Amino acid sequence: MNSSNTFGAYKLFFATLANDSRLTILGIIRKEPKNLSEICKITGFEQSMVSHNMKLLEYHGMVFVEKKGKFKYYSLNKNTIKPLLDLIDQHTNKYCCKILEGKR
Amino acid sequence: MNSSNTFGAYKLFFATLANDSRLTILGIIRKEPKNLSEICKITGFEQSMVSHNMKLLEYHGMVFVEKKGKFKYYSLNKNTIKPLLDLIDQHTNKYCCKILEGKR
DNA sequence: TAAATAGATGAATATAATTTCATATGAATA
DNA sequence: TATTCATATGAAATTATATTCATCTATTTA
Repeated sequence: MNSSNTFGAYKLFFATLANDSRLTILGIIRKEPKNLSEICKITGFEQSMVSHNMKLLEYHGMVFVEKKGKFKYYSLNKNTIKPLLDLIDQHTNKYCCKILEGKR
Repeated sequence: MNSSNTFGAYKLFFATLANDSRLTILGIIRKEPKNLSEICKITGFEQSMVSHNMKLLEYHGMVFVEKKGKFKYYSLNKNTIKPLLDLIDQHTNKYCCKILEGKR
């Protein structure tokens, strides 16, 4: 990860969200916090993969963590991620009709 | 590019912005439209690289194009990209103090 | 219409991100 | 305290993305 240029923060931000697994996970903890094992069970994702990904999401402030004993509960950062997704929904509806109609 | 899942549109959206060259280009056309050669000159980027990237940006509705003779002028989609960058600035300030302080 | 300039394209290469695997650590409880 | 469950970690393998290179087409103008 290159963070040495002007847009480094943006780049890291977007890169963190440009991943299906992480987006799926964000979708799951959108309603209520879940711990790592729960996320694995729900998604079918492998444990260490989820762990790696949660670290990234946490590092970039997209999720918050609360440790309860041996469990770690993750919750969505609703302050920015929620409005962000809304904004993109808008954009997608207006400008990206082509997107998702098929492969490029 | 996998667009077959629920988050496909998000994924593509973020992936398009998760690139230093493209972010640099967006920064340049933020103020006023520029054609491809101008973008190359200003950035020092190679012509075909810029061409490939502009195609992506256009395809995802992040820039608009106007053809004038043999030139193609690109302008920023200020409807969504501008507020989006603002939102992320906010997020970055609040939650991502760690980001950009060094390598991970 | 030939030369020059702007941009496009596809395949090859280079680079980077993601996932998996094996294993480690830490907390809880039988 | 031995075992079990939750999570972490690093390196290897995989997969995805970006960039370059050579070449092509389109438009303008001498």
